[in-house]
This record gives sequence, C-alpha cells and structure tokens, in this order.
Amino acid sequence: MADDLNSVNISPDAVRRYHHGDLRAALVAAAEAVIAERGVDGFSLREAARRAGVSPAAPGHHFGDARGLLTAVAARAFRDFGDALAAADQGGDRAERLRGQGLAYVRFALAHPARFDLMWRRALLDKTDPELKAAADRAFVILDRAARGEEVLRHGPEDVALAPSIAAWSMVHGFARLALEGAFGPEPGAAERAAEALLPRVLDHLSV
Amino acid sequence: MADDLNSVNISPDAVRRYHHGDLRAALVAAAEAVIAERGVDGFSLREAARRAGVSPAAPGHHFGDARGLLTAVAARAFRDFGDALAAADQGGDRAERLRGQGLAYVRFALAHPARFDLMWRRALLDKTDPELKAAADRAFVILDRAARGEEVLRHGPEDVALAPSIAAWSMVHGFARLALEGAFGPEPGAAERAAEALLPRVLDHLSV
DNA sequence: TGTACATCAGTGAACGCGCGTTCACTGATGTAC
DNA sequence: TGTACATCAGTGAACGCGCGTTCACTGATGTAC
Repeated sequence: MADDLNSVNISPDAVRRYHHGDLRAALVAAAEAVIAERGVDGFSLREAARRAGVSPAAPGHHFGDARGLLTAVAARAFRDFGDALAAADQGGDRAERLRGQGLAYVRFALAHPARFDLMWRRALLDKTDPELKAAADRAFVILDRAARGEEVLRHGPEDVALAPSIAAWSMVHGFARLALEGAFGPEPGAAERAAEALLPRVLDHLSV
Repeated sequence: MADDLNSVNISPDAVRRYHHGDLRAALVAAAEAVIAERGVDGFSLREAARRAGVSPAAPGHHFGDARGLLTAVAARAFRDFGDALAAADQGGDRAERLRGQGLAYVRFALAHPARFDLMWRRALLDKTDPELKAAADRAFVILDRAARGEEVLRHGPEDVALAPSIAAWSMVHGFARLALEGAFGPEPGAAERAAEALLPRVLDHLSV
C-alpha cells in the first residue's frame, strides 16, 4: 500500500503542465501524507494542495470542499482495510479464521495509524457518501463472515445474533485503539511490541 | 456528575466581582460544556473563557495555555471514570466483577461521550501532567484488579500476565468506541440501544 | 485535415474568520508592621 | 486597629497566523462540422 502512494506521483515531464493529469489521485495521496505526518487534526486543504503543487482553489474542482477530500481518503483507507482483512482470511476453523482477522485488523491499524484514525472520525466525513459506506460495510461483512461462518445474513445492528461478531470486532478494535492511543507505553514501537507480545494471548480470551 | 458541573456555578452576588472566586473550576466546567456541545475538535480557549464570563487572557493565569486546560478537563474525567468503575465493583466471582466493570465502562463512555473522547486524545493533552497520569493509572488498576483478582501486582505493559486484563479492557473499550463512532447506527440513541441489547451477550464471549 | 468554439481544469488574489497568545494595565486582596 | 505595599487575578486591545472558500480569469483540451 505504501507503493500505491508512490504510484500516483506525477511523472517528471508532467510536472509543469497546466493540466495535472491525475490531480484527484495526487490530492488524495497528498492528504494521506499530511495526516500521516501531522495527524488527522493537523490536516488542512491548503497544505494538501501545496504538496500536490497546485493552487488552494484547485481541490474544489474535484472534491467540492475539505470534507469531500477527507471522505475520499477515508473511503480508500476502508478499501485497503477490507483488502487486508480479505487477504488474511485463509480458511480453517472458526477460531483460526478469527485469529487471522484479528491480527490483520490490528496490523493494519498500526501500519496506517492516521488513516485508521480518520476512518472513525465521522464528524469529519460525509457519512452519506456511497463509496465510503460501501467500503466500510464490506470490511465489516468480511469480519462478520469469519466470526460467524459463511451462511450468515446481515441484520440490523441490534440483532443479538451479531453478538459473536461484535465481540470479536470490539476486542480487536479496542486493542488497536488502545495501542495507538499509547496505552501500552509512550515510547515509539511500544504499540508494535505490545501487539506482538500480547495480542495472540489476548485473542485467546475471545470465545465464539 | 452532572451535579458536579452545576456546583461550580458562580453564586449570583459573585457574578460581577472583579475576582471570580473559583475561576479555575468554572473554566473546567465551561470547557466541558464546550466539548459536550461541539465535540473535542470544536473546543477553543476563547469560547471557554467567554462562557465563564471572563476575558480571553484569564485562563492563562490558571492553566498556562489551552493544552493545560484540556489536560485538567481530562484529569477530572479520568477521576470520575475511576469512581464509576470503583462503584461498579461489587465483589462476587471474577466473571461477575468483570461484567460489572464492563457495563460501567461502556455506560460512562455513552453518558459522557465528549469527555471520554478527550481522555484518549493524547495529542491534545500534556502527557507529563502528574494528575492526569495518576487518574488514568488508577482507572486501569481498578479494572485490572477485577479482571485478575486482588493479589495482582502491576508490571510493564508487555507482561503477558496482563493478557486477561488487556483482553477485557480491549473488548469494552472497543465496544464503547464503536458505539460512539456510530458503528451501530447513526440515529440518536442507537448506541444506547445497542449497548443494552448486545453488550451483555458480547461480554459472554470474554473468557478469563 | 483544419478550424471554431464549448467545456474543462487550473490560477492567484482576495475575503472574512476565529483562533491562541502577548502586553501594559488596573482593581482587589492580604500581610507586615 | 490602621495603613503601606507587594502580590495576585483579572482586563481588553492588539498581534499575526493559517484557514476554507469565492471570484473573475485563463490556458488546455476535445469535439462538431
């Protein structure tokens, strides 16, 4: 996924063209770089435009406003997140599948902390965006399927049959959040070490 | 705790005095009101001062800067949070105690969403503040004791003996976060209904 | 193949905004004698 | 008990800042004939 970020770099001979070529993708990449560096709260539309080498008004043509750009970033993050979960679902019995999902979930969060953070900052996003909704739903369905088996149909969020999936989701989400929030130590790398040392044992306490 | 907020209201005859009387507490209460209304991201020092009826420079005398005020708010939130966990620890066997902690944890988060949010926004807080650290540590120790029994000594965050506590913490923290983030539905009250319907069943999937 | 022209994607200057913090100040308090 | 004075807790005007968005514009593209 880091390679994806690079792949949208504008080619040298495109640099000085008046029309950018693929400004939309370049702005998404620039926004990702900004939040990775400064955190979600440090995001600004002007800074993203600056990094894309473009005037502050240019993003408006592609995203409407700042919320639109952040929403596109979040949708892409959810898509990558879903891919990571899907890739981790290697079959096996339910416990094995669930463990695979849990490790992938937390690994994604630690590998992409700012994007993961943004994914859940609904106040900053356009919740009605169909791409965002579709990407988020897909990720949960993948996890749900691993937690409860293939046969399952999705119901409303208060359906008690969802309890095993919500339990699994809660545990891995909480672990990821706590790790990112520095609950396992403020030093750099503390989250990763805690995940390696503790997460497999933590998942042993999940019974489905 | 809502009463605590009221208790710092300045008395009518104190209103127009040049010296406030208890501006520090009034500013903390005002800041809590601001984030409750506008979210943590909507906080501003000027707005808190405005609500406390005081000039924008006044908070500086008590808190240094904006971060200082937010840190005081977070410390108080952690104290109340610890109180809520302690009050919920009614004894019984380990499963009962843990269930009580889990319900109290999520209830606090849903009852005080903005303060709960702030508690984990380390980028906005002074992590070195001893009051904040003490209050946060205390809350975890209460939860840890319920999860593993009274005899436990606290070790480093990578001590695998902590796994049962981290598992419980992760699950309830994740559930609370997901509920607040709207993962159980965007309608008002969806989080509360999901907590009531699902949380007890979710906790059944936690084995310690 | 050449040309007119509509459309698209960008510019860059300007707008008003609210912010955190600073500064010199002043009113109130409380303590030493 | 009265008074001088240091200290404390506030004022309010001003600062510079970066922000998102708007606006009239222009350069590049691509399509119809």
